[in-house]
Amino acid sequence: MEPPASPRRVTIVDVARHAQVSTTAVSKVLRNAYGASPEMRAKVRRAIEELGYRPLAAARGLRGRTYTIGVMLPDIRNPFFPEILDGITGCLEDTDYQVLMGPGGNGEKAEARVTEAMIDRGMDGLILVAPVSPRTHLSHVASAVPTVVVGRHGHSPAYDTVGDDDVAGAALVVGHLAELGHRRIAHIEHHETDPTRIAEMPNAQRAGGYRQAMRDLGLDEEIDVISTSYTQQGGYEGAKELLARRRRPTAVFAGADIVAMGVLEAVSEAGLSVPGDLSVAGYDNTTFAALGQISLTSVDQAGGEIGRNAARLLLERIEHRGKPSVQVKLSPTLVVRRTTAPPSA
Amino acid sequence: MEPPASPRRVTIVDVARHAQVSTTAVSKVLRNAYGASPEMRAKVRRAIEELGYRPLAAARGLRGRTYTIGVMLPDIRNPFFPEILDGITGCLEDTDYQVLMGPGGNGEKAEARVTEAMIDRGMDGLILVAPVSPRTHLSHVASAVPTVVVGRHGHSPAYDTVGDDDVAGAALVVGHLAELGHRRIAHIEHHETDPTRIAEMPNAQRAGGYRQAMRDLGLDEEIDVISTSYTQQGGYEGAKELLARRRRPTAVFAGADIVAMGVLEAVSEAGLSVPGDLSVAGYDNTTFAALGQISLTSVDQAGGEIGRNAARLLLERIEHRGKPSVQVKLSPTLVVRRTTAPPSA
DNA sequence: GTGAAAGCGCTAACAT
DNA sequence: ATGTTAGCGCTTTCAC
Repeated sequence: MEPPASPRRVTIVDVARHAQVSTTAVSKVLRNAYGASPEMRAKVRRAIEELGYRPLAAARGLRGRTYTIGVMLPDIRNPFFPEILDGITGCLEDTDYQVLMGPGGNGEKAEARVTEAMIDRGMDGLILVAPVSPRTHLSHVASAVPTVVVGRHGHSPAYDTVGDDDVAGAALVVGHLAELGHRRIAHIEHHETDPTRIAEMPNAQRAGGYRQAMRDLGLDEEIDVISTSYTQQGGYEGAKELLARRRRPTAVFAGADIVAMGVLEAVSEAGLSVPGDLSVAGYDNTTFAALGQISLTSVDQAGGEIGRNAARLLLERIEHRGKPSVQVKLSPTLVVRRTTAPPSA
Repeated sequence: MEPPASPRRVTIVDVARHAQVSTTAVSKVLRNAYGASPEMRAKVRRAIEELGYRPLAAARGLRGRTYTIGVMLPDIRNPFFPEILDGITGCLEDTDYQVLMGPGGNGEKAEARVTEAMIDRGMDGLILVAPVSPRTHLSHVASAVPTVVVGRHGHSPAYDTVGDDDVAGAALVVGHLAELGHRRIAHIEHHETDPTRIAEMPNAQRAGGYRQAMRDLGLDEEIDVISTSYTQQGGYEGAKELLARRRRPTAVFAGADIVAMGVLEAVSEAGLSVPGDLSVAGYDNTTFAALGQISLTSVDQAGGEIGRNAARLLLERIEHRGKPSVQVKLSPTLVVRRTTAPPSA
């Protein structure tokens, strides 16, 4: 017995024949293009229905568009991305566009592979989430296909950007802690080595925002930044170092929730308690932060809003490739939970 | 000033001309097909290099393959999926295939949309992760394109399956708790309503495995299953109910880590402690479980292995569409952490 | 071993 | 408003 040799796909020609019209007519109806009478539309629609016809995106792409939007995700593990994605798909679900995601997560090389793969597949537009590639590559991509960059500071005339105001987010945390009475507020940052990238990455902005906020509050003397990495391990090591200070901070602003998790671990290992001995705040308001057992004060980026804006801008750019680039900056909010409280001393 | 009207893409014709050969020759080199001398290969390779040529996948797809594998993910939030994905991409990164993911996560309708979109885009093969669609739809998809189904029990001649032995996983948990001295071991399951789906979903298998393991240990009398859902809320409510029993269980096996998180919350709210008053175990060994502050005993599914197997089977099926279907079942392992201990009573 | 030519399914120009 | 025709960039017969 043969495998049921998948019956030939229904094509636009079949539809045209069945509806007794030209393929052009069918194509016009498919694209809602000008030049088809209501009766024609109805006739074609019925034929499509009856035959169960679905256009082949690859073939469409050869002349027109593929109705496909590519989203490059740097690390699917980051609990912040699903919200962005929901925002994007939500904005696109009533259109003919389909979202497909590519795994970017392993540095410049992997990002280049994914972006090229998306371009080679004729995607109509790309949304790059928190890319680490150099600007030149981003511009190169944007010159080949409409592009929106999310979660990275730094403009370009070639692509739109959507992001969160990380400086404002850092200020929210510092302000909250200062209001509680803290003065010795330390910060654990992700150490960025690449000089060209340094100003564009959110981590650098958060660290800068921290310094600025401290100065604005007259706490210049208390500025204390530990450079590790945005990992649990980084938080753990950073906290170890801070707890060993002769003059311990009373609060720690971790640049990311996952860093805060490492801090919590180090604190409990040192036999100290949160927020009794140390207040801890994170960034991103991830699922971790919301867990009852953790209940971490954190900065919430409006992920859904970011995604929706990115999708909207991309659609606009697909329609008008030459339009001037737009930068959207959204305001984060602070979610206060149980890891922050007035200092005990 | 005009937008730099993206310079026409380099095509196979350009390469052929530049190398002074036919397009057929170039095509053969691209596909490592038979019928090209070493000199020809070298010449063509050089031309490709010099012109920076990359074949357009969409155009290739019209006649041959698109070199694209589609992976449908039900819920990007589930911390179990990244490992599967890593396994898949790892297995495919030395091939010409590119992985693109589609968001399935909102029920049958969303799954149908994504799978159709992938078929319409000419994908060469599909990996469906934990689909909720009815079997008929899965078979329909598999008849159109080579398919591997991951994380769902139930066979079909049309597609291969890769999964974890959930019955064995449940037995690991029950065995571990019994060994610690527990007898009153309760289980919180995800309530499945759809009768046709019931036996194929992992949650049902885990519940069944729990019952079986209890019986095997002579604990028939102690079998105690609460039906809620695989959510934090479900765990919270289930635990509330269990804690209100006149004869409280001394241990709870939650069908998923997220459920265990809800249980932990309810326990701490009741003023009780884990594992002092109640041992708690989860399933999936998610990032949550590993957090120092949580340290949840959990069952680890070999995600990477699952992904690698799925990718391997898919490649085989792409080469031999008619081959008999294969079922791979992997063994989970138990990761013991601090939420399980001998009962105090 | 090599290349000319005919499509793949669709859209875009160009008639009518 | 409708249909005819020529491609899009590639792979695949099928000659040589």
